[in-house]
Amino acid sequence: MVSNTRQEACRLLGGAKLRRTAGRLAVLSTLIEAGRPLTHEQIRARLAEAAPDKVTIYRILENFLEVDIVHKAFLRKRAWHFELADRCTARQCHPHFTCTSCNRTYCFTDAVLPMAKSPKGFTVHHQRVQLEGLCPDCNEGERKN
Amino acid sequence: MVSNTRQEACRLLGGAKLRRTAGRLAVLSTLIEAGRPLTHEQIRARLAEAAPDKVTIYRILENFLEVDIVHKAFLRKRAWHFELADRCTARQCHPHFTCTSCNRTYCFTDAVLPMAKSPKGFTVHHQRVQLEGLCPDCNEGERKN
DNA sequence: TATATTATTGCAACTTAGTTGCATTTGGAT
DNA sequence: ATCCAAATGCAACTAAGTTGCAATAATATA
Repeated sequence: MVSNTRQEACRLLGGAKLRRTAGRLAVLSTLIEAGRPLTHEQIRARLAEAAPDKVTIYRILENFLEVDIVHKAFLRKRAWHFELADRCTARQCHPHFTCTSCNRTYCFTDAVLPMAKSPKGFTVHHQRVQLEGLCPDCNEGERKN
Repeated sequence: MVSNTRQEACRLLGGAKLRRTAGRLAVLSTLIEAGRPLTHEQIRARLAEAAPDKVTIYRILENFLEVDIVHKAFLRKRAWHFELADRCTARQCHPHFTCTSCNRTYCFTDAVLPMAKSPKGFTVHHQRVQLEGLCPDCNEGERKN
């Protein structure tokens, strides 16, 4: 499994003509394995000692953005959440749900909304849908407590 | 017109049982006259010399949030945008469009989307829809240049 | 395989948005 | 007019992200 991830990471870097460095492989593998948006801080935590310098992580994420390997899923609590760009269409990604209790984020890939129809004269390049509430785990907790 | 704004501001403060202070009247009037989400910084700029200390503005906005006079429309570029809460329904507000060229934000009050249907077990408390693109003015500019 | 070239990294210092603690001032109830 | 909790201002702090620059590493080429 891990080697599959690494293989996929190498493939993505190669396709984007980015040098295959330890830092990039680490950050990319983390995002691939997560399967949901992560913040800079969450990436750093997952990599622990293997994490590159924080500035380097920011720059790696920037590189990935430039070549469309990742996208900025959304901004929450003043921190961007990054995710692989492979499940997005041109003008919108799937809705993201963040649990206000445990703070986990889920991708609602099956719940894509139509584009909002905008008044005459506006050109919409991107639509972002964010949901907040309680996830199944925390709903359980609520009921029990 | 200005006195109407002031009247409305006083009414809102009274209804929320908040003391009628100079700072609160100033911030609230600014939001009423704007009719669209403003950041802390934009509020400060509009008030210019009449602006209270920046910490005070943050605390005033917090007060307004607590009593539901305003809501956090969305987070953009690491800064919250605040707007009057009077045009929102319980679970969602109208979509907000931000022009990536001139950076202005527009309220698409007529373009409210249905709620995304979430998987079993999730309780959605809030849905936020954000749009990005070019506003009529900047579209014009594009075509001419 | 060694070397050169250019991209990438790490470190320190900085910026921006927002927060905390505490002493001072003020709105409005009495 | 007085009092006191609520509101304000100031200084110092935190968190997230950015910039500049010197040191290092990945790949192309000899």
